[in-house]
Amino acid sequence: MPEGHTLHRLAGELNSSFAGRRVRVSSPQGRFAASAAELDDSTMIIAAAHGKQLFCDFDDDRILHIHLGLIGSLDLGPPVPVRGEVRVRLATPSVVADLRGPQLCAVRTPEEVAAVVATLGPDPLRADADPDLAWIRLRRSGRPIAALLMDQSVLSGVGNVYRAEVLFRNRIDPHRTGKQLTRRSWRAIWDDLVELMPIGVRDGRIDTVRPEHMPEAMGRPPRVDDHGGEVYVYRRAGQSCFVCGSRIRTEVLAGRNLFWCGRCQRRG
DNA sequence: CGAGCATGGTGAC
DNA sequence: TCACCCTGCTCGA
Repeated sequence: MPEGHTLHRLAGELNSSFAGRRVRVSSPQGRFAASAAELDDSTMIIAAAHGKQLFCDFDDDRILHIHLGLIGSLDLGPPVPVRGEVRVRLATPSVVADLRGPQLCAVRTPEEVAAVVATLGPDPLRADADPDLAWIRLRRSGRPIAALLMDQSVLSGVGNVYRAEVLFRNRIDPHRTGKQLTRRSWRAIWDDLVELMPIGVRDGRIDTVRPEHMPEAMGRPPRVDDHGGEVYVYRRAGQSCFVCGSRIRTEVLAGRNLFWCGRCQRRG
């Protein structure tokens, strides 16, 4: 589930339900028991995301730092009995938030959080982001753009779905290197992410298909896939490109499954 | 029931 | 580049 949009959405949900309130903190699974006891019954000030990192500020300068990783989840809802491996449960009388399978969950100091944030590239979902910081890294790199987009120290928040989709939408071959990218192309990618990712935050899913290519407009059936919205190439290997009809290709790049259209997306 | 898979990342070689 | 970590779900024996 978790690319940057998921974490920003969760930060908003946490703020609605917990900010300014006393929070019960527990670790039903036990692996976070000591830290949970330390935070229990204190006040959550505010939650915020930076890229895929989620930070919940509690009083006394204690910050709960969460990274969901590939399989982690944080589910908010009405109080229900604990089910499965719940690493951390945040609770008020009316709401619980259950954290399962996070890659990282720890209590940090403000200095430690600042150090983490300092390692991250600009986040398209943050108003304070400066795309030129990413461009400085990109422009001299011999690595493929599909790898650079996933590198959280270059820019933060983009994952495997957004990298594939933003490259398709901008007709850029994933193998083009940073050096082969023009500043103009980079700005097009960035501006597109700034447009797309807030939609993901709003809807809680990734939709990237433009109106003229939507199923209704094209006379094609809606995408049958339970894990996402309407996308052009992600997990569509072997199927027809919605724009040109050629077969969507796939390969492993930077350790992850990459999808692209060899005809629509150009090398140079 | 086990194997394989997943929108991520780390550490060892 | 690879093994491995975290959890839950699906699929095939």
